[in-house]
Amino acid sequence: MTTTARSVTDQLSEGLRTALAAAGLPPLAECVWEVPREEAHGDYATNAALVLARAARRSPRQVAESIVGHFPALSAVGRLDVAGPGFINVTLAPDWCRAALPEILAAGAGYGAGEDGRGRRIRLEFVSANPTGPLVIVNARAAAVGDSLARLLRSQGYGVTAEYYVNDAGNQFLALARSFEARVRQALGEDAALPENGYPGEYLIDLARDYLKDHPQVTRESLEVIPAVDALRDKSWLDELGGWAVARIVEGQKKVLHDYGVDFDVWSSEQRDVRDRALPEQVLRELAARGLAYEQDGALWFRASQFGDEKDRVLRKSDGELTYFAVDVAYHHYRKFADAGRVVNLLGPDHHGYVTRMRAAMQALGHPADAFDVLIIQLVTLLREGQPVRMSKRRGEFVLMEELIEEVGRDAARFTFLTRRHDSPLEFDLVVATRQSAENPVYYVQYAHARIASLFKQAAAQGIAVPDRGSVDLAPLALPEELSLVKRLLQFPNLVAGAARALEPHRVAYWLQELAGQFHPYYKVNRVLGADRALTVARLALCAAVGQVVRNGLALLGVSAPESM
RNA sequence: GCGCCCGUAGCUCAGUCGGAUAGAGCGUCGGACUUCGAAUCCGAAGGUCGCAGGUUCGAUCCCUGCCGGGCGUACCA
Repeated sequence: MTTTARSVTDQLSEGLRTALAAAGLPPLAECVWEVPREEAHGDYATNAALVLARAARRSPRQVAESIVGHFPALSAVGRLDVAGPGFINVTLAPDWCRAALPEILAAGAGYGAGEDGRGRRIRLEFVSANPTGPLVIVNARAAAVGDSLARLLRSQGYGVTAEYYVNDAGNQFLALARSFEARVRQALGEDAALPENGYPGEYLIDLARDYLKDHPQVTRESLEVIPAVDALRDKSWLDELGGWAVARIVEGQKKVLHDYGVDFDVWSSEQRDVRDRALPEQVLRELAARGLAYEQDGALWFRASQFGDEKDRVLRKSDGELTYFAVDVAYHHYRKFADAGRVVNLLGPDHHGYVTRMRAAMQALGHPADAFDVLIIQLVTLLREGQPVRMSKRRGEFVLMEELIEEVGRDAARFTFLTRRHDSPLEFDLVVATRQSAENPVYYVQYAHARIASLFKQAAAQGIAVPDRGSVDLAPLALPEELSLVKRLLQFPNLVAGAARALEPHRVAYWLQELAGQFHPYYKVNRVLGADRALTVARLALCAAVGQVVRNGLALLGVSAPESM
């Protein structure tokens, strides 16, 4: 891994600690280095003096002067200034910055990787839509965020299990099975009505036709022996029907996600992986053994209120059925935490009331509070020309994820979702996104990459060989824009590490726009392939590094980096 | 009623752990292609950071109240 590039702030922090000790100032719990908004304020700034002023009983500026006076000489540091109320501004040494360029090129696809997660495992569940129909827009958002998170975390050394959990049991499954049965009967010419709370989507009609094609033995006559009343009929009939429908629907979901660039490590099943293994019963006993479950009104309750929830929660209903909560607790405890020390779930906003009780249960079972995280993926409001598109699974009206991919494209869709915080609701205008596709931010970033790729083709065509990166003389990179581009590239590892730590992939998307926004004007004004061979080679090295970082950043978002567009 | 999230430019959204003169894209207006890709670039206009207090060297950020929007508040999943 690179030595200079990765550790700019590490080096500065070390220098700061040394300076504090030498100046007889109290140590800092944490050294904070931020990139100032104003370029005139240097490349990195710390508020250390402002923080320490009170304890030191001196003015912030005096403290800052003292720190600067004792700051060790570092090759990375060009200048130290005390500014404003007592900030210490660091300007990096140009030679040191330029020297980082070959290191970025040498690191290649690994530039931006980190070690934060080394030896740690994370179980990351996302999308997990009910297997009652095709995926829709909000699932595309969750898929973009979840998949990017997985990539980010892996880049920092975490072992990530990306999981899709299929709720193929319980009430929704029954509703689907009954709806499907009605569609099958209709396909056979029966006058069967959809059940109440059924799923009216047209996809079940098509699916019913397919089912009959695969099962010629199922006829109107063969169904006559099956009673219409649930209680009287063999449960296995509905299980068989529902199971078949779920398998087909899940298959379809898997395909759409794959086309979107999202592939899961694990497709788990509520029925197969939890219920069939009797894990819920086991966790009920476990909770009872810990004195955290009790019977009341014929139901079994979990003492959630002992762990910060506002009330106790039902695990087993008085009719003997398990709640969804009980099944989920069992699954998290016995399966997810067996695989990883940390569990992160991406859920819809309708589940935010669920988070507290789930965390309560995890704590009750001995998992640390911070080992369990839920990210709420907010809703997507879909518009066409500013008009809301009604989406209702109930009524069978919605815009499908595959329609979104078809209409705006996979890269544009993913990038758009990743330029918003995941917990902020977003409006997505299909028409506008399509019409403005050429001005979409994703193309701005991709274009930078394509331009650089094209530049190297051009260079090759002119017979300009790019010399070995170790031997490139970078001194010709003397323009302020060039130095400032290199400095931005140096921010990348810190940025990626921060985005991974905060579970916020949108930071990467924004940063890439800023990088492209710095590259395009530079490239427009300054010619790379020119008469001055030394300058040409140095600039080629710079462009190669920019291209590499754009590629690495887009890879973290799951967005392609095209050679041409 | 109680709890959580959200109110930032005309629109869609960033703003890191409380930092310096609050940003970007789109849209609007005005410019730039004989040269490595104009999916680009240069410039302009655009703000009571919902409102009112508080905390402190400093608040878009933290605290309290209010206004406005969304969601939750099941022996549903």
